[in-house]
Amino acid sequence: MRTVRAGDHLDVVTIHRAVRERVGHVSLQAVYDGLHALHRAGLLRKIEPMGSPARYEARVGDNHHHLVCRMCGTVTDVDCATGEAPCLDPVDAAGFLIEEADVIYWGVCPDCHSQNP
Amino acid sequence: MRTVRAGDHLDVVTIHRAVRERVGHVSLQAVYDGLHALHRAGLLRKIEPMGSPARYEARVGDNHHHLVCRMCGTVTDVDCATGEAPCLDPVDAAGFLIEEADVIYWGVCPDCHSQNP
DNA sequence: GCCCTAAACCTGAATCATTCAAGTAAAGGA
DNA sequence: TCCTTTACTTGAATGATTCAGGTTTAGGGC
Repeated sequence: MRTVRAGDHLDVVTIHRAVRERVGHVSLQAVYDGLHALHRAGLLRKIEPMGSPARYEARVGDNHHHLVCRMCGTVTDVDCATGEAPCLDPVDAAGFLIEEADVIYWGVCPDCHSQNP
Repeated sequence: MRTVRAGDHLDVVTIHRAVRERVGHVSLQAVYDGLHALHRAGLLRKIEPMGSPARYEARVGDNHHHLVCRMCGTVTDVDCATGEAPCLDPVDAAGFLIEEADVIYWGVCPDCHSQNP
């Protein structure tokens, strides 16, 4: 939890490495288990941009969204475009009970853009 | 293309099966290659809800969104909540050049909901 | 008609994140 | 002290996707 909170949309191997530095030795499996538990408990949010491994973040509860860079894969937080309890109301829910919205904006981050104009 | 258009958010194996029925024999690889090409050309849209294989759809250009059922995995189209050229404007783009927004609403579909109330 | 290049397609093996399985050690409660 | 649960371990399996050749098919130029 501390590691995820300190980091920024870390993937599992990175978390594993960081936790190992902190603790000495942990198996990758233990990290997966822990992340699952924390996620199930609602303490961690999991995001999975297509084509890249899953990432975890500690900012949870507010439903904010994510900017993902097509070139370097960086993930950045964005607040919700529509306001307060937002995005949970598509025009026509087709009878679905909607629990959560997952919004990813795809684009190019400032760094990558300045390097490849 | 015809198969994807006829179907409804099909995954690759399903497309493979359907194409094989139509043509006689195709390798899975050929299907992957074809889908990639069509996707690169912008004729097909690829969606990848976390935890499930990729799905393709022919409805492209308008940026509509998707409802995914947590129980059965069904994918349903929804029109964009905010209107015309939508969702492409988060409050603060943090310098990103935004090209596309990917919105997935997670919930329970009418069928599953009526079966497990 | 023939050659040559490019495209489409095949089979088979590799990759990589994630999960499953089963066993061991440690901790807590009765 | 015994028993059950939890945390963690190692090692193997899964499954979607991709890579890596090799082979056929189809046109275009001469």
